[in-house]
Amino acid sequence: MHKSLNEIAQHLPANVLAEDCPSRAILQHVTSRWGTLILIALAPGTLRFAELRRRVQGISERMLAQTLQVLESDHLVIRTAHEVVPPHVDYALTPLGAELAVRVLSLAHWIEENLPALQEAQT
Amino acid sequence: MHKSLNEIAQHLPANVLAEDCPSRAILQHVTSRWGTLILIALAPGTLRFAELRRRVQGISERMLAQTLQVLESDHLVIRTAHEVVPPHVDYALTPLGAELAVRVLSLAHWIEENLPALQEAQT
DNA sequence: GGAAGAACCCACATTTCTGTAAGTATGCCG
DNA sequence: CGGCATACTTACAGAAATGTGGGTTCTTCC
Repeated sequence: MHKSLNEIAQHLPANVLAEDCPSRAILQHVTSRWGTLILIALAPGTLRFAELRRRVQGISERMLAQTLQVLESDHLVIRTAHEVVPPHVDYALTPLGAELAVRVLSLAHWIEENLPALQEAQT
Repeated sequence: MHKSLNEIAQHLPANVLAEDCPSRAILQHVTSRWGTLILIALAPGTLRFAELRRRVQGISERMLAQTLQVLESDHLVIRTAHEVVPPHVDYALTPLGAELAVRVLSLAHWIEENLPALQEAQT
């Protein structure tokens, strides 16, 4: 019996340089303007919505809520709502998210440390 | 004598979570839709414009040229134009860019390898 | 009684990003 | 002479991302 295209695709290595590889979409989420910063802010531990908003300076409520939903759907962040009034919602990295965050932090820290070299005299 | 705000800022550690820290702008460049992919494509070595365009599937000439200029201004990529006709231009990572690319690749590879877990049954 | 607080959602306006199509220069090839 | 090739640039247009302001719910504090 022949294998379906899907079955074959399953075993092909993912490649972000390929236009239609699903990995590219996730890379996009992670490297989105606010996605990266949210991952970084959550790295040290669980935070509530308002606190997260304060850490990720400059983000609007709308973007925070929206980006969190995307990260949640990628299984990188977990949302825990406590049914009380006023609302109390916690956001944390999943184990998967934590692994990713390590890479993101490494990237961000490198930039922070090499900032002087990066912004040297632009002609 | 008192220190100017600038002098003080110079010694403050860079922080991407701070709204006006220049490191955030660079992070933005690197994590931009095409910036990341270009860095990845250049990691194995020097490429010409057209070849780069073929590797980064889906990018338009416009975006490739534009993004390359940004990365060049951040000292992450070097452009070498050979004055011949037809034009011949090479793009390569700078030593700085190569260091960054390591981090970017680590991020991308992790996503590629964990793709199955990331896209598991979305409710 | 009125205000404040939490974590949102929604409509609307605007800014920013991205793509498409066309144009530029110049020498070689047929 | 006409066309091709390379690496762009520019104008224009449509799509996508982002911000703003207002509303919601229920309870505690003054």
